[in-house]
Amino acid sequence: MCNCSTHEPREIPAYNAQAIEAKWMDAWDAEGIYKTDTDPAKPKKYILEMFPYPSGDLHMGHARNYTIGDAMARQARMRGYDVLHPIGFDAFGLPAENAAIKHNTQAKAWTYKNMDQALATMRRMGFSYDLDRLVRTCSPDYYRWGQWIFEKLMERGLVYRKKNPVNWCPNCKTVLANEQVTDGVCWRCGEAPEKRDLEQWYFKITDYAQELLDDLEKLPGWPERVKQMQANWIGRSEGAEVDFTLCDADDNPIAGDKGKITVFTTRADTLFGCTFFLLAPEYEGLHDLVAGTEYEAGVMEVVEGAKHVTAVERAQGELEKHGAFTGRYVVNPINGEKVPVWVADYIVSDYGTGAVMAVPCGDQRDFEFATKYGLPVKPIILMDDEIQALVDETGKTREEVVSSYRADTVAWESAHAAEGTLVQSGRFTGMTGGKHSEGEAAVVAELEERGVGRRKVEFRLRDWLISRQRYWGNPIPVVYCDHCGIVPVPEDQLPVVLPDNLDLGAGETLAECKEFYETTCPVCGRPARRETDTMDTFTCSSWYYLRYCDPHNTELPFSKEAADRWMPVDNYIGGIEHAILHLLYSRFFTKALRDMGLLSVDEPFTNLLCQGMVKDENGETMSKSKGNVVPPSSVIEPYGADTMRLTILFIAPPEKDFDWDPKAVEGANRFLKRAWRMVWQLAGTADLGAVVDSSALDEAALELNREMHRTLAKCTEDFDRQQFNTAISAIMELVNAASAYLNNVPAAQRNRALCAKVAENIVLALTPICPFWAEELWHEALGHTESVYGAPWPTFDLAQAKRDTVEVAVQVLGKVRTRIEVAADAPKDEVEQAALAAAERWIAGKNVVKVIYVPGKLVNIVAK
RNA sequence: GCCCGAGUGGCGGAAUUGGCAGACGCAGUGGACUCAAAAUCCACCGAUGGCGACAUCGUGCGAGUUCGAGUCUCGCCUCGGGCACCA
Repeated sequence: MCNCSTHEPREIPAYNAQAIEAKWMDAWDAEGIYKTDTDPAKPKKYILEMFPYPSGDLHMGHARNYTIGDAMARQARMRGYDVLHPIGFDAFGLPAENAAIKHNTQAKAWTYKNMDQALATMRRMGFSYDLDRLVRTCSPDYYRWGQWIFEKLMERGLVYRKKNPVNWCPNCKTVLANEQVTDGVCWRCGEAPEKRDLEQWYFKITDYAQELLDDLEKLPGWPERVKQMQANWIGRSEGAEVDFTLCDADDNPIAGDKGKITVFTTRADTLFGCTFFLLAPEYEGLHDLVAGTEYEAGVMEVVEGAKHVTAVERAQGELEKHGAFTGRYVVNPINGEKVPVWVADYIVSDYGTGAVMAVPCGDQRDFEFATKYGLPVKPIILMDDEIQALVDETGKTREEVVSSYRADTVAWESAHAAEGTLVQSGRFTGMTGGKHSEGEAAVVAELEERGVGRRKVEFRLRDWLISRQRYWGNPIPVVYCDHCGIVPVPEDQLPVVLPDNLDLGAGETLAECKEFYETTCPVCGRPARRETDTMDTFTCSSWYYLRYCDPHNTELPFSKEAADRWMPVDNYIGGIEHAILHLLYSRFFTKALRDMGLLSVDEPFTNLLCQGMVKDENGETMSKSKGNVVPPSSVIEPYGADTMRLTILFIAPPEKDFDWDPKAVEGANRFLKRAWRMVWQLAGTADLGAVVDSSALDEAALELNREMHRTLAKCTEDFDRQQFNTAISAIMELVNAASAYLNNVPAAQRNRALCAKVAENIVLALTPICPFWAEELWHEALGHTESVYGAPWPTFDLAQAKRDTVEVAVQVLGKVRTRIEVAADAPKDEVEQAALAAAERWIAGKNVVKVIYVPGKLVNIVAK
């Protein structure tokens, strides 16, 4: 044990992680050190990790997520911030219900058991959560306010009920929001959803589409890719609506559908190339157009066929297109041309108007359809090389070619590029065509002038379907009364309490639970029926970060004062899988609550860190079914929580995926043991509390002092950048420098004040990362009596990191040839002269054209 | 199809503003200590050639800008991600 070359005066105890961690866990609990201060004099910092779904014990992904957040929170506290660092559970949801059905127990019991286990692991990991602010979404004092917010949204017209074709997951036995269908399948179970026509509850998130898109620019602290994903999802398109007049084969107007059908297009400039017109199979007035005609059967076949196209097939693309003629026509408002109306299964009903003008010359889908059904392809845009080819062939001028071009249809292989010069386009011929082009603007202007078109912006974002046909969720607080209609439950009767005695194992649902649904109308007092759908769990997670600000409020979900103190969240840490779902919904809630006057912020999360995934040793995602899960306990039990935390933060930058590596754990543990010995050794020759007098240091001590200031500066900067891997490497360098000093300088000759300072700074710098290790050394090796949790972050002085002389690289034509040692403050001329002398060998016989000096770094000699 | 990222030793990664590529760690090699092993400590550790001083090459590929490029520009390749019959 004793390193014989140094003969330390004190015996160094072994680093016993288990004993140390058990000791401090209890001591910290007893002291209640994690209670949030509310000192308005200090600047605030709200650090938040995405709360877990309690589906079992925590896994490696959670451990990584919370370790990152905890290191940030602990360091922020040391830097003098008033820190809010809470935790809770996203406790409603299907897995609890499914587990309860399977094991014939209650969802609540299962959920609470898992939450207790997760809390124990969090405690074991040393996470600094203020548990006085614990939020569980399945608790009535939380979901009460979810119901309250639902009603406030309703008052503002942001909630509605509508019958629509929706995604129904036959496995989960509930409808899904658009965001919850990924790659055509249910996000939770992977089953392909069916289309069902159901009346459901929606949140009108589309009212905020523009602001949700625009405000992404207010989020410089978010990863670019997340903002990109949200922008894609919101999917803004600028274009125009164009009204087409309906008629029959004999040009008689058709009264149905008010005699006109409107389309949305981003390419009004191509209106002259419209050779047919398409309706989605779900188009509302479609059946009326064909009922009783010879075309009805053909059209209905397409309508029926479209119902069987699964979302998976759609998502994978390249589907055969199907269509049928309706026997009807529309008149193109730009040129009065009559074109046939078809139904086509590639037209989506819930985007734009569900009707589309088809321009087969420029749109590959329309082209394929035209080719299949023998419809004309009329070219109306020529590319420069096409025009040039015609000029060469005919000898005409460019202008003549463009103005005289005529073709009613062409036999092309595929649609042509959609940008170029307009031809066969009336007075627009010769203008440029394309998105946002001169031609497009001119056509829209004419349509607007004639009252048959108008500018329009469309979004891909759909309203959020929030009702779920499941038990374990927040009840939607409305009552159906035959007399009064849909009646919200009055505020003083909230919450609508979810019963916890359903026989789920026997398949009982809320809709069958009389005690729940039988009620009286709050308005007229007659018998009425409660809504038995619950809210999407994502409604619960859309505002939990606000409840943390004021978790015990019994008057409101949170007070404005508390929200103003803590919001917005300064650092939000979680997985990329929520890039759209949770992060978009939360932004929507924040904006809606702001508009109600409950909040002052526009955006909930200032900085977002999406941590990478933890994969297994072979780069595979960990999963129970693969049997490759590495549980956190497999590291904590042999090595301790501090080793676990250090490993996670050191192995890779937080946003990168990494493959689990047992060797990295051993390496981290080895470093902790080494640093432990180093602190004890330094402490053995330390004058604790003494001030370092830098003028009294010998060369070895000066070197250590410089390294201390340099590495602390680097470490501090890296914490600011959230690059914990390099922050740790800086601490390792300091430990290495301390080791060199201890090895090279006999105990009697060491600077005792410096030894004390270095030891304290090593401990302090590692405190946010390895809190148990640090606390033990802080007390036992360094003699402190207060917790290191409240200790200030180390300070540094870059002036003391500077050397008297610096090594300067000497380059000739950009290649390093040699190095010279010069005084740090040597003037430019002197360094250049020294460099020229040192580079003699490489510049002999050449002409020195130029010398570039980068102070303290290099001299580049340009010699030819 | 459209839109983002990323590509650096045997491995994880560093290089923050255009300035010495490979910090720190893992693995490996040699040495010290030991009867021996483990642990620990010290040294080496991109490739090729050379006893060596050193030279040449080297950040996915190819050009370019620059005194100087992992970093900037253009054109590719590969991998990853998002959106998508969205008009």
